[in-house]
Amino acid sequence: MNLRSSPLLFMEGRDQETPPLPLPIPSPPTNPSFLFAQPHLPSPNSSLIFPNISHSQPLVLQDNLHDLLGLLSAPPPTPSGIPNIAHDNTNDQIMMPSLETAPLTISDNAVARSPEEVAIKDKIRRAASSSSKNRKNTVPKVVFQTRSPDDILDDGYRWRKYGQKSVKNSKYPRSYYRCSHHTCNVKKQVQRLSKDTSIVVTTYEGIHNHPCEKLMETLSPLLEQIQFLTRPVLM
DNA sequence: CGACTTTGACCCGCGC
DNA sequence: GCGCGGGTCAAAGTCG
Repeated sequence: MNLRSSPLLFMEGRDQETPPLPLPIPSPPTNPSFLFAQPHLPSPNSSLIFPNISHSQPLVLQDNLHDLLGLLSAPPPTPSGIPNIAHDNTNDQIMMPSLETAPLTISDNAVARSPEEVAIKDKIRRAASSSSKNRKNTVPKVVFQTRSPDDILDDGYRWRKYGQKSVKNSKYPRSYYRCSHHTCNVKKQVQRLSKDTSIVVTTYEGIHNHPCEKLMETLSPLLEQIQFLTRPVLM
């Protein structure tokens, strides 16, 4: 397992007047279960993808994803439901917690590996271009890839699908989701790479303005138990 | 019955 | 101006 590689992550809409991504985390977590405890992470059979996919060993999530101790030792969930990502404003880089950083820089010189990646890079470029023209109308975006047999990754939030489109040069459609929470306007796009069908590209747009329901569901009984155990005992 | 998915239609920005 | 491609809408269908 190569924890020193950085996952393939892109960030859009940086340096805007919109709320920034939740950052930074105070100190690098040392507990290896941190990664597994993120409420957004997919099923135990999934893995994060590192930039050099062909050479890096994917980080396969393990059964301790749902390890309650890991959950409790993890930092609080991010408002966006996406990983706690440290963002280096000076170098336009984002970093994944728990991974020592060799952060991936968005570069025009980067060699795209597939039509989807070309499209993603193009999209980022256009978003960056338009955001410089109209800085108030952009929202933070994070694109990341996950190796998973499932298209729908359980990130702890509830999503409603509102569209699906076939994408040029891709045999897999792109699905569009909105957060089901009535006051929340976060969207995500999910698309499987045609070049490597085991990879799912997920794009989050916006920041959740409500807690992660699944995490709260998980924690509520525990908190009740803690309250019960710590109640004053009458002798 | 409410929440969600499916899917064709529509809208809009962009390149030519 | 036109066509293309991506994103969204909304009605109908499905599911628990």
